[in-house]
Amino acid sequence: MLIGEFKHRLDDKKRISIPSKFRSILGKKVVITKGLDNCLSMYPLKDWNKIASQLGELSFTQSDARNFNRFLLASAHEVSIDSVGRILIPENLCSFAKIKSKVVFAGIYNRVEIWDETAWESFNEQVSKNADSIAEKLGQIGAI
Amino acid sequence: MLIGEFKHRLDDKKRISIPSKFRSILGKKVVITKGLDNCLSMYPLKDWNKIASQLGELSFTQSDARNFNRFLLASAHEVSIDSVGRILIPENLCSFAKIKSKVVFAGIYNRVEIWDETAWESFNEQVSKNADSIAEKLGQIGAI
DNA sequence: TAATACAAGTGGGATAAAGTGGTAAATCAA
DNA sequence: TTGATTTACCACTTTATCCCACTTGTATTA
Repeated sequence: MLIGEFKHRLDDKKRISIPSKFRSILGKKVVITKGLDNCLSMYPLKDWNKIASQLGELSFTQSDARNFNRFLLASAHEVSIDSVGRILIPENLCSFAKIKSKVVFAGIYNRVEIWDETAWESFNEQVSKNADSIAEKLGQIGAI
Repeated sequence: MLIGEFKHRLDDKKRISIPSKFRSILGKKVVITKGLDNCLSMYPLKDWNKIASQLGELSFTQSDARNFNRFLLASAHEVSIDSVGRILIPENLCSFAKIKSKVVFAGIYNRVEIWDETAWESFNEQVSKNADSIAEKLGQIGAI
């Protein structure tokens, strides 16, 4: 299971080390794509294939489905992890997530989220403030 | 699987490089045709026949189906990829998609969409605004 | 407690591949 | 046959990939 929070630094060549604890789970090839709230999501290749085949079956003639696929599939990149455990973050994803130098990896069960550090911190701050009301809502639906 | 977003430049002779990651999947010959939302669609030649027959089976009213098939099938061109991985974009398709110089290739599962850069960007902007509804659908198929 | 060893993270340079532009040859039409 | 247009080939530039070395942090042992 992918859990934990790790901070790494992006170098000039847009390379970044994958936290070593994630490497054995992720395998040699991963897929990165746009996530919600301006972060990036990273999946092991075999998990991604399952998601993508579901997306690929959505109707081509419906505009919602088309746009949905464009958002997720076109922005997805298959990247391989190099000999020292790094990946290259594609340019368009880097700018989408507003990633500068310091980056946060957050393991979330079956995927890893990649955040710009400042975005991560301000997002966390927001969530902390609303933690009580979020907990209440979760309780209402029987989640916790 | 065809995924990812790549930016290339059309030269004076209307030639353009296919992203190298797509070449092995596309093969030596591809079919380009008009896509929806003013882009072009490119398919591997071997997949095209299947797609064309699916289009023929669309359950529209008769005249709508005729017009849709005229739109997609009549404008289809078979083009071959040259020794350095380039294709020639036919003139009528080039003007249909309002392609000037900078071009975006978007891999979308079983096809590649070809967009003029500015059109792609303004379209993407629109889609990003609807991120919430996209998120809901993602939840439905268990992607996040 | 200090020294050493190992593992993880970071940075830079060399090599290979991809992208782009141009010229020569071939084909077609007038 | 000549001119124009298309196709194939060649060469240069830029970008990406791979490999090696250094630094930092943590853990283990004397």
